[in-house]
Amino acid sequence: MRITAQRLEILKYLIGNPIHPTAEEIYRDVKGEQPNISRATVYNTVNMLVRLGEIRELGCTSGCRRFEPDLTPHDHALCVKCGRLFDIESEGEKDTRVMVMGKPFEVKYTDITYHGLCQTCAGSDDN
Amino acid sequence: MRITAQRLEILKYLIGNPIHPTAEEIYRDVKGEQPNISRATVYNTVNMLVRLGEIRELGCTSGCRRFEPDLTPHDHALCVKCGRLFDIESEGEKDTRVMVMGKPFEVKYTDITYHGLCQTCAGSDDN
DNA sequence: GTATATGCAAAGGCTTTGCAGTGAG
DNA sequence: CTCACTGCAAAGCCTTTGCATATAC
Repeated sequence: MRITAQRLEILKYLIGNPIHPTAEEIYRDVKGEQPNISRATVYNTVNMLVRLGEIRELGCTSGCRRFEPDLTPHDHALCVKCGRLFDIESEGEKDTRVMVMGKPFEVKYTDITYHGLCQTCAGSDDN
Repeated sequence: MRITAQRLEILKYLIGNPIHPTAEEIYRDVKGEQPNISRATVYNTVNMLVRLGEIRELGCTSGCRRFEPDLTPHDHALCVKCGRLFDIESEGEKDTRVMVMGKPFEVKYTDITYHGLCQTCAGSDDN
């Protein structure tokens, strides 16, 4: 496992990035620093980071993958209109012992996503 | 909006189906009853059902779409090893007022998914 | 009878793969 | 020097679209 300029740029881009970028967004934005970078490298890198547990892949209904570099416990709010995905603080405790068909399920992490309208979209008139 | 044999079969297949089928699974299984059905019809139908609010599309990290016909409040448990997605009963109340960057977010529904290992996979030896 | 739905095939995204060339250790 | 990584292009999924035919109402 080598540290290369491309991998460093992708990591730098992900760390502290609150927008949960898609692979395409990573590609587009990292291209500014690494003009010759290819999509294959982006995909190789994010797949590796997911496998290593350094970032998480988010469930997504928009046909592309979104990545979450912030592994501290927090929830998400997805605006169903504009598609933006916001980080929000967790409230309360999360169950770590849940039952599936009467048998214990070993929870690794809990994903809570609120689907709805953000302030901007709720205020617009074409709902 | 017409009731056609194809749409009826797709609905019959979805209703009471606990496996959260993908579009491809719907296509494959409904083909038994409607051998000439096309993928286009399956996609047209599920997209229409989602638009009408009769079924829900689930966030999914596996590159294909999964559909949820059961709109009663419940949570999910996703086995990260075998990929099966189980329905589980909701426990406790869900927040309906959350804040995004200090502003209220209008929650339509809350998606809680526990990621982890099901009993079967937790018990197998190749973890 | 007419507008809508179907089925087929082609096209369009997103992602992965194969492979030769490159570069880090 | 060697093996892993890169970049390109091609191929692979999944999904959507265009269009002629079929069919529900």
